[in-house]
Amino acid sequence: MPVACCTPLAQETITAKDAEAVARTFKALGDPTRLRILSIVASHADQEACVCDLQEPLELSQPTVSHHLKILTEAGFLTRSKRGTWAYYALVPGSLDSVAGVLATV
Amino acid sequence: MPVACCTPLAQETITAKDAEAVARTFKALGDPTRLRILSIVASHADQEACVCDLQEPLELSQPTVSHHLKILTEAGFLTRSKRGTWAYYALVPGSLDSVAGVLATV
DNA sequence: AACATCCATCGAACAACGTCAATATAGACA
DNA sequence: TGTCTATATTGACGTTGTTCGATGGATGTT
Repeated sequence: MPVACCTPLAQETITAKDAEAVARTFKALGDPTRLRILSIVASHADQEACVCDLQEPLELSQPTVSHHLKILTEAGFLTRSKRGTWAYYALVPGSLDSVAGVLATV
Repeated sequence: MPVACCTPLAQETITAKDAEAVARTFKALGDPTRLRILSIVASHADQEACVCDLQEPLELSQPTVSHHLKILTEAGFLTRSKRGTWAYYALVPGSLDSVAGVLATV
């Protein structure tokens, strides 16, 4: 029989449902292209960039860039505002900082 | 012809190589099972748990649990120490907090 | 030595993801 | 209306990731 294993829990653990939600946030940040997109947007003077600003430095096709922008927007890191034919994506203020707070729930 | 697009950059952006490294860290956190593992380990009194502590609450096969533990260990969030036939995984102190610092590089 | 337990690794099935070409949509302008 | 530009969506393909059963290695027990 076992000598000692399975020590008891001292705190509550995250629920499976909450883990899913948090994982979605980190999954959005778990791709190098998307991190570069956030970096490029953040590096612009007004923290805003259009798709054409991104396509060249990333060296990716336009549909691929749009795909990543959609994921980052749905994850709450970017907002989209269309002006004329251009779509401008801007950083959501504090969204990156709040990731640190999310980790506290784990 | 375009009226105004492609605004200039005000800061340096992350390099493709750095983005790859940071993405690996977030990818490790981008799975609900791995977040739950970190939560369970952190909830133990000594922030340490063996594989048998995890298998039951996660309701996953033992090889799958070992697989996730390996990913979290390689990402620097857990350490492995074997005592007897048991393998104990412990949180690396500060590793979760340092994630916030990594975001500052973006 | 023989056996049992705990864990890691291997191999395969299936799902999820990143990427692109092709197409569709929306707005600006003539 | 028609055309051109910028962006989004669709469909397909190859890659990667998650999961499991089967197997193997290491340790403790009899």
